[in-house]
Amino acid sequence: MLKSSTPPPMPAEPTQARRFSKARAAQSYALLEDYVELIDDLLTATGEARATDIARRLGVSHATVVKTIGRLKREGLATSLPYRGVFLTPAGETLANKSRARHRLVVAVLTAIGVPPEAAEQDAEGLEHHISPATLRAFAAFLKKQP
Amino acid sequence: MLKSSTPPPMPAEPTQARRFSKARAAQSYALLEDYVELIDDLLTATGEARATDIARRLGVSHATVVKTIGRLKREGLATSLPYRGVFLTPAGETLANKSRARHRLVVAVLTAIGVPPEAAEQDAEGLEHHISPATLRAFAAFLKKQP
DNA sequence: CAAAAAGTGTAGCCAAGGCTACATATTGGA
DNA sequence: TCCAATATGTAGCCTTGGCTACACTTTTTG
Repeated sequence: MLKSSTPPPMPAEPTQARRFSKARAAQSYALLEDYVELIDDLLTATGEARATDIARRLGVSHATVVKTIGRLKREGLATSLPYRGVFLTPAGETLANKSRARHRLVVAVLTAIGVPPEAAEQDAEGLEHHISPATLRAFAAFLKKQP
Repeated sequence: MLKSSTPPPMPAEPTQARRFSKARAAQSYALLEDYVELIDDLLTATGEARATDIARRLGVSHATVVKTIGRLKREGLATSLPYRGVFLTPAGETLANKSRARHRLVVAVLTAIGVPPEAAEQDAEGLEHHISPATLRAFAAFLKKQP
C-alpha cells in the first residue's frame, strides 16, 4: 500500500461522489432543455423552427444545431422532416414548459434577492439546469411570502 | 430564401447567443474548480492529494482523474511528480479559496431562502459555477441584512 | 526480502458538443 | 422559368470527460 501513514483521511464519502454525479448528469440534459425551450419559442412566435434560426439565436453553427436536433429526436423530444424544420413531441413540449417556468422562477428569485436584472438573466441561463424540485418549491414559497 | 413568409421573427438577438456562450464557457471551467477545491481539501486534511483519493471522492475512475490533472497542469493550476501526488500552484490555491467561499455563500443563501440543507448542498454543487461576481455581491448583501 | 497489494501511468475506446468545408434542396425574384 | 441566394444535410476533425484494460512503481506484509 502506498504510504498510508496518515489515518484513513475521510470516510470514503460517497456523498460527494453522488452530488458530483448528479451535477454532471444535470449538465448533460441542460442543452436539450435550452433547445426545446427555444424551439417552442420559435414555434409559438413564427409557426416554425428552422435550424438556421436556432443557430443564430444560440450563436452556434448550423451544423452543430443539426447534430443536436438529431439527439433531441433520439431522446424522443422532437421530430423533423428534411428541409421542413423541427417540431416538439408532447414530451418535448412538456419539457419546454417546465424549463420556461423554472427559468422565470429563478430570475424572479434572484431579482427579489437584489441581483441586478441583467446579471439575473445571465446567471439564470446557467443556474436553472441545476435546480432540484425541492429547491424549486422553496423558491416559489419564498416569492409568495416576499412580495 | 426558404419560406420567410412570416416577418423577421425576432431582432437577430445577439443577447441570447451571448448568454448562452457565457454559460457554456462557465461550464468548461466548472470541473477545474471542483478539482482544485477537492485537492486543497485533501492537502489540508492529510498533507497529500493522490489520484486515487480524488477518484474515490468524485466517483470517477483514476484514469479520468489522471487525465484531468494533466489539464490542471496545462492550465497552470497544479503540479505533480510521478507517483507523488498533486499540489496546487498559487493560482490553483487562489481559485480553490474563491471556489470554496462561493460555495459556502451559495449554500447559505439557499438555506436562508428556505431550501432544505441537503437540497441546498446538492444544488450548490451545480449552481456555484454559474454565479457571476455581481450576483455574488448581491448574495452577500442579502445575507447581511437577512440574519 | 520477496510476493502481494495498492497506487499510478498509458493507450485506446466512446459520446457530446463544438467547428469548417463541401454537397444538395428550396425558394424568391429577375 | 431558371438561377442565385439561402437553408439544410453530411463528413471529418477537435477537445472534454467519461470508461476499461494493461503495464509498471511503490508499499506492505508474510
